Amino acid sequence: MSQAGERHGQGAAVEQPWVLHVDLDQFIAAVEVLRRPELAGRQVVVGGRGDPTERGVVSTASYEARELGVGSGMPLRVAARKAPEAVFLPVDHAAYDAASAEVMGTLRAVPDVRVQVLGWDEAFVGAVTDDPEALARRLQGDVLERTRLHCSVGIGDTTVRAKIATGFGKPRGVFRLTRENWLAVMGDRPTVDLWGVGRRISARLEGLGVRTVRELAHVDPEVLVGEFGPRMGPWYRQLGRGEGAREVDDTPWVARGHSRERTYQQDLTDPARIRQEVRDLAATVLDDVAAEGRPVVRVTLKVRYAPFLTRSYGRKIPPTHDRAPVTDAALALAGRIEPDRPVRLLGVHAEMAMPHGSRDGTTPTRAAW
DNA sequence: TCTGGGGTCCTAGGACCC
DNA sequence: TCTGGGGTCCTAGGACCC
Repeated sequence: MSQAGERHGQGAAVEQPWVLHVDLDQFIAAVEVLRRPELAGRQVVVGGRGDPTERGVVSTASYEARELGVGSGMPLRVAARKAPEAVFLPVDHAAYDAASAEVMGTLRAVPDVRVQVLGWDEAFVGAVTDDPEALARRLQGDVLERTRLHCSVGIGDTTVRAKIATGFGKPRGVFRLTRENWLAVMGDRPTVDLWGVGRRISARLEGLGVRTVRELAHVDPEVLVGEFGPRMGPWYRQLGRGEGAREVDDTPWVARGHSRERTYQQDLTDPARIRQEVRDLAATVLDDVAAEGRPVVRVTLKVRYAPFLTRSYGRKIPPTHDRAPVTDAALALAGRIEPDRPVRLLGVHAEMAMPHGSRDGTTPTRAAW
């Protein structure tokens, strides 16, 4: 039996560290179906306020709706055209927060694992085991039993490979992706299939003659540095090879900042109204910030002018725990909004000082995903 | 296709200083 | 005086993810 055969076969399994990536299947839609069983098997689209005639996009579509071409990020109006029979529901953050907390609690209850939460519906689970598939099935079983939600699990020797493996396991499956089968599975695929490579980067890569994952894995690093800079260049090459963190980082998350933004159903033109909206957004952001107990050091105002031109205006401020300087800064920035230009979206972002000893951007944190 | 909201991180360029 | 080079800080924008 070959070396790879031994590793993937029945025998000769040894204990070693593994990264498992747990990803809930159609999480948001599934949560909605759980509390409205009559929706099971139907086309369900969750997004915005649930009104497909409004400005808004799809958060999640059930598999039934996906078959008609409805997908995340699609404008609700377009989704309604593709799936006229679908049930449209508003996004209910509180419900997903609660379901997510149950899922993550279930994962953390498994002995001898580390859990790194990546979002509402996914997490890395790190463990030392001689049978990662068995652990994956156990995680799936525990989550299903406790939450009635199905998930898929990717198994990898790095976080990057585990994350990408999950897609091959969906729905409700398990898939293993390691150094041994990485290029066999991913080599001929386009770079956009990689986690962290989107439309824009894959287009720029194509401009360099790099179309597939295999080509990215073997491209001259200097070429990538020239195109993407000293950090991102090497990072993309690593991605092409499936390399990345081998450990799950379960240190508690520390938010860098908080923001609130809102797209208006009708563009704003009244300066007084705009100022009031900025005030309101700043107030909500400050509520989130207050819960952290850290000072605000920078305030940014985001403005999307009609039809869709986005600008941001920011300023550093002396570190403060008070609300007034933050609100004042936001209002001062609002003074830079171009008059007589209809405003489609406003957003306020507050950046906080990082606690001493925490990551400050000098470490390549992307590699730790 | 008429394009949300909440995040993170990186890069480029200008200002300023020595 | 027609003109350097490096470092740091700040700002705006871009890209990506869920």
